[in-house]
This record gives sequence, C-alpha cells and structure tokens, in this order.
Amino acid sequence: MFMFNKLHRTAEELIRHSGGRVTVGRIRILSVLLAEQQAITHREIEQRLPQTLQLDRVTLYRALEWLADKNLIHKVTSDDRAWRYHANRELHTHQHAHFKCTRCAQMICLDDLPIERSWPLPAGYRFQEIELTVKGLCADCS
Amino acid sequence: MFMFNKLHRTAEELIRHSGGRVTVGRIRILSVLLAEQQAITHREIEQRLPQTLQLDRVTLYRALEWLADKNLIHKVTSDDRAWRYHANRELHTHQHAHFKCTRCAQMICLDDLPIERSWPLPAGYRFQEIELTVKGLCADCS
DNA sequence: CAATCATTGCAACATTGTTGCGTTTATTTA
DNA sequence: TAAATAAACGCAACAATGTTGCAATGATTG
Ligand SMILES: [Mn+2]
Ligand SMILES: [Mn+2]
Ligand SMILES: [Zn+2]
Ligand SMILES: [Zn+2]
Repeated sequence: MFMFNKLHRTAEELIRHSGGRVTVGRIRILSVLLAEQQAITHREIEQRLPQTLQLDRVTLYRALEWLADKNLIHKVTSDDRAWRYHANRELHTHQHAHFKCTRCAQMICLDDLPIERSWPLPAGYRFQEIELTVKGLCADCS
Repeated sequence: MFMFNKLHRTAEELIRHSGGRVTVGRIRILSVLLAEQQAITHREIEQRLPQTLQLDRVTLYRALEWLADKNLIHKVTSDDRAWRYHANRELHTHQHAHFKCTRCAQMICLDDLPIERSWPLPAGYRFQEIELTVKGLCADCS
C-alpha cells in the first residue's frame, strides 16, 4: 500500500513534469513500470494494471508511446515480435544491453555491460546506435 | 542467365545434400538467397521469385524454416517485426553481428565484427548466444 | 463555469506468421 | 516403368501484435 502510493506519486510527478496531461491511465501505467525491474510487454502491463481501471488496448499503446517520447520509459525489441517496456532510471539514460531468457522470456537490463566501444563499419556507413541482446537462461531457469 | 543456372545448380546440390526432397520451390528460394548479399524479408524473397513459379505464402514460410533447420540459411530478427533471411556462407557459420539502415531498412551481415567476447552476466545466469544489431545509415543513405 | 484541445474508446484495418487438413508430388520400391 | 509412400504443398482459417480514423470525453486554463 505505502509503496504503491509512493510510486503513484512519483509517477504523477514525472508525468506532470513532462508537460503533458496528467491522467489516471498514464499514472497507473508508469507506476506499473516503476514497480517492475524487468522489461515487460504490453500484455503484461495490462495484466498488472488495477482491475478497477478500465483501459483500452489502444490507449495503452498510445500512453506507452507518449512515455517513451518523454524519455520516462524505453522500449526494447525482441525476437518474439513484442516490444518490452521499462522505466528509465539514471542508469538507463545511456545505451545498455539486455538479457532475455530463452525459456521463460523474461528480459532484464544489463546496465553494467559497456557497449560504447567503437563498432567498425564498412566505408560510407554511419553509426547511430547499437542493439545488443544476450540470450540464455536466467537464474530461475538454469 | 549463366549466373542464374550456376546458382540454381548450387542450390539444388545443397538441398539434395541435406537429405530433404528436392523441390523447385526450395531450389528457387535458395537461389534467390544465394544471389543476395543482404538479409531480406519473406516479402522481398517473394518478389524476387520468378513469376512463373506460383508459390503459396505458407509454403515459402515452411521452406525457409526447413532451410534454416538444415543450416543452409540463417534468420535475423529486426525491430520491424519481420524476420530477414540470408544464405549461409563459411563466414556465417559462427556468430556474427548485423547492420540495419534506419532509413532504407536494408540489413547486411558484419562478418568482421568479433562478438565472441565474454559477456558478464548476473550470478546464476547462463549464456547461450548473442544478438547484436548496429543501426545507422548505409552508404547509399548517408 | 465554459472553452479548448489533448486524450480516450471503439471499430476497423494492417502486417507477419502459424495451424489443420485434404491434395499433390518427389522418391522409393517392386 | 508403375505403384506405394511419406514429404511437401495449397488453401482457409486463425493468432498475435500493433496502427489509424474519428467521434466522445475530460484535464486544464482563464
Ligand atoms: Mn533497458
Ligand atoms: Mn547474418
Ligand atoms: Zn528464465
Ligand atoms: Zn539505407
């Protein structure tokens, strides 16, 4: 309860600070992501939202897009065609790698992994960013 | 014409060698991939197939799956939710990174990029493989 | 409180890939 | 070469994930 209220207020503050409209949907969504240490899918976010809050699929998609635009969250691609979302902490402001369990599909950020090395490209190619996913078995699955 | 026939015969040989049935579909598909230096999508393969060969979407999907199982091709994930396929050469037998242009979506293999370093994981996690995509602008787009 | 316009809900659509099943065909066997 | 067989195929239906258009709602401001 107490934790929830704290997260709720944190989320509200972050959203208000970003200059958008403060809606209960956005607050609840960001709260869910702040409470989670993993990167989770649209579906998983839906399941973690309070039952009392009825929220359309599309609204959830648009809220997530908005939160990502405002740099409050980031989204990660995966081989199962589903984006995964995670709240931004200070650690996450720079580029970082991710780990995905090939058995349970859980995905975590690997904040310690330095990936800022120079990646040599063919002549004429210009580097923008890197996407790195280590795959294997998580502690629970191995 | 000559090139085509040569690829065609190479493809046929590879397929026969893999112990499956040698069908015109599989030969044509593998020929397309052998002729291509980029990793291309299901859709793009479809477009490159000869008009004379009518081939069902599903058959193409299943042929690609079979070719990948036999290690004649490999498939690469992307942020646009579409697998990309590429013929296996000797270079590609080991793990390698890929480059994807953020403007034209072309994707190439970065065979020179050594990614076999040790990636430190949290305790209890077990490494299996790594997926690395460098994003930026290709020579044509930059 | 009223005005405004960002946000939402709903229906429809798009894309990519998968599954079930009856038919065809490549290969083997006689 | 002809028949038998199992693999491969075509078709229809389905599934998962995400997007678009538009009218209704509601957060914010004055
Ligand atoms: Mn992350
Ligand atoms: Mn490759
Ligand atoms: Zn796991
Ligand atoms: Zn390009």
